[in-house]
Amino acid sequence: MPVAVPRPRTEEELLRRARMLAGARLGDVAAALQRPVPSDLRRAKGWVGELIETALGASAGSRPEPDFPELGIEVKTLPVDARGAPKESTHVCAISMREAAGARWETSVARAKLARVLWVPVEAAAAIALPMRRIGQAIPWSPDAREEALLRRDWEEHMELIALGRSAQIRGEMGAVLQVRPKAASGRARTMVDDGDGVDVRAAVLPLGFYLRPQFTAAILSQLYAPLR
DNA sequence: TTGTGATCATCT
DNA sequence: AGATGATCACAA
Repeated sequence: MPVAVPRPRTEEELLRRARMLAGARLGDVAAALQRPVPSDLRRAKGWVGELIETALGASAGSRPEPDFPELGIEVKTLPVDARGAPKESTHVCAISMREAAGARWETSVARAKLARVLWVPVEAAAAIALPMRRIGQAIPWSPDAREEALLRRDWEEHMELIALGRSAQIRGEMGAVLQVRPKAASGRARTMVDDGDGVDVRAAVLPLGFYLRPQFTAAILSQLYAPLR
């Protein structure tokens, strides 16, 4: 693996690289890319994701669009436990409070990112030292009609509340597969939002983000074990 | 400040 | 144990 991986030109090229990563240890990938391995993830929470993206040829960036815009593909690492089940929810995107009123699912950032995802499972059991954790077989995925309907409904219900200025009433319990939780530097963080009553009044609210529930991503992973159907 | 990458730390 | 709410680092 070169220290700097060029951007893949096609999905096939991206998949080839992902398949070559399967079975590799994080420490080996980090060494090949000449990046240090942190002692733990407490102060490097995004390290695994950034490492995998770099190894696949994605540029850093923090724009609200898929990792490979020209391919329309988003890369998501998925921390899995000893059973192979996702340990955490999957962050999808931040929610733009001020644009909630006119937002539509069809043109949303969430849909753009979830239209095509390359899931990369990574061992995350606490018993395995970070450099020894292995990368799993990547799974290219697009939501089927049922999944998209679920995502869309959750998205629309949440965005309606936000557009009405009721974002503070949103709980993590809401949403069948797509939930909304805080996405901020701290609980004191605030962002501006139109209050939605037609008056130009603004209110400061906690920044929120969309997250996929672990049960939803677990179902996607299970497709790996049912490839013959 | 907002968005990216997420995992941490409690609570039920 | 599983999930929710809180938090960490970095780039533009």
